[in-house]
Amino acid sequence: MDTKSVMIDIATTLFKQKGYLGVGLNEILKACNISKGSLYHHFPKGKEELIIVCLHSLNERITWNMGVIFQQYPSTLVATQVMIEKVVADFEQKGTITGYTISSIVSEMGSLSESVRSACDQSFTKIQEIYSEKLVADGYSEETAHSIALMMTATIEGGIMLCLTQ
Amino acid sequence: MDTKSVMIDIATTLFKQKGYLGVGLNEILKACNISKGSLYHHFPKGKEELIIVCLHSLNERITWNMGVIFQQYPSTLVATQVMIEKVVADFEQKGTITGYTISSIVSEMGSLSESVRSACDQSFTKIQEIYSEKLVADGYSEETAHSIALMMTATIEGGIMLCLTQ
DNA sequence: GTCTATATAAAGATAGAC
DNA sequence: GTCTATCTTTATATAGAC
Repeated sequence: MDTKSVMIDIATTLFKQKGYLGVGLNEILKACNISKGSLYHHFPKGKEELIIVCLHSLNERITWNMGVIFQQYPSTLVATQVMIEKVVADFEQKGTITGYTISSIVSEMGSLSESVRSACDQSFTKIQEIYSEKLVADGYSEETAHSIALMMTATIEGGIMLCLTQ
Repeated sequence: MDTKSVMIDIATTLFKQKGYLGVGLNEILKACNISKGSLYHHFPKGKEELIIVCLHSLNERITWNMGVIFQQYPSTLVATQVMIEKVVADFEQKGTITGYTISSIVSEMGSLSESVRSACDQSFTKIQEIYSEKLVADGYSEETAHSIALMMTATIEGGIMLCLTQ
């Protein structure tokens, strides 16, 4: 794997663990075993550019993971249960929630840069679309599906936050 | 109002808007119009001591606000609706969610100091207790009430996070 | 593309006068 | 109890050699 991809991978993990402000560039550099010059070569705009790339890559992974599950299982209920089981299994194995949420990154976002906020917003929207489509396939109306999807996203993200606090 | 109380009030608002790491001491000092020496006189251990005091004070306010509503209205459903209306009204008026949640502060907490994490944890526990008691009064069993209360907390905190992201 | 060395700004914290 | 001045550390970012 090339340097850039490694950096994105490791930085994403760190951002998820500690949030955007909670991780310093030096920490990322050390974890990747690369130098400052190299980072700024790949991400000329620095930390903000890096996290946006991380968020996009994470976004794709989440969408893909959830897509696989929601295609594979018959109903929204079952698919969601499977997903939550995977989140728990992931957490027990790796100590982080890796592939299904961005909530740990989002928290300081009210005041952060517009582009970061926007990247997070896109993620939530995509997640809701996945729920929503499956709910429509389950037989719910578009409108009801949309409401339930919003509710599910809120509950799951909020639940993850509670877990991380306890 | 004495200096210390003013500081707690203003700092709490700022922490809620930007999170723990998102607010610098200088910013708090400027907003309060006091000096660094004064802050360290009241909070010798600095920023961490300050936020813990803020969290405790906020905790009391949340508990009190919710307690009033949940005592006044007949069922959990109605009380919750009233509470959410108040959150919305608060937000439209002041641009911040002031008296009903700490979620905007909690986010970076996986890695932060143990005492801060613990203070947040206490807050969530109290909120759940308020829901739980009312649900028992509604006629639910202790166990069911506990589950619903957890679910409600997750949904509402997660929902607030989604709102702040959008 | 990667490195070292450096610049620069901001953070949290302390000392001591008043 | 409040102030100013200073210290120390850390942060992000840049310059230029290899």
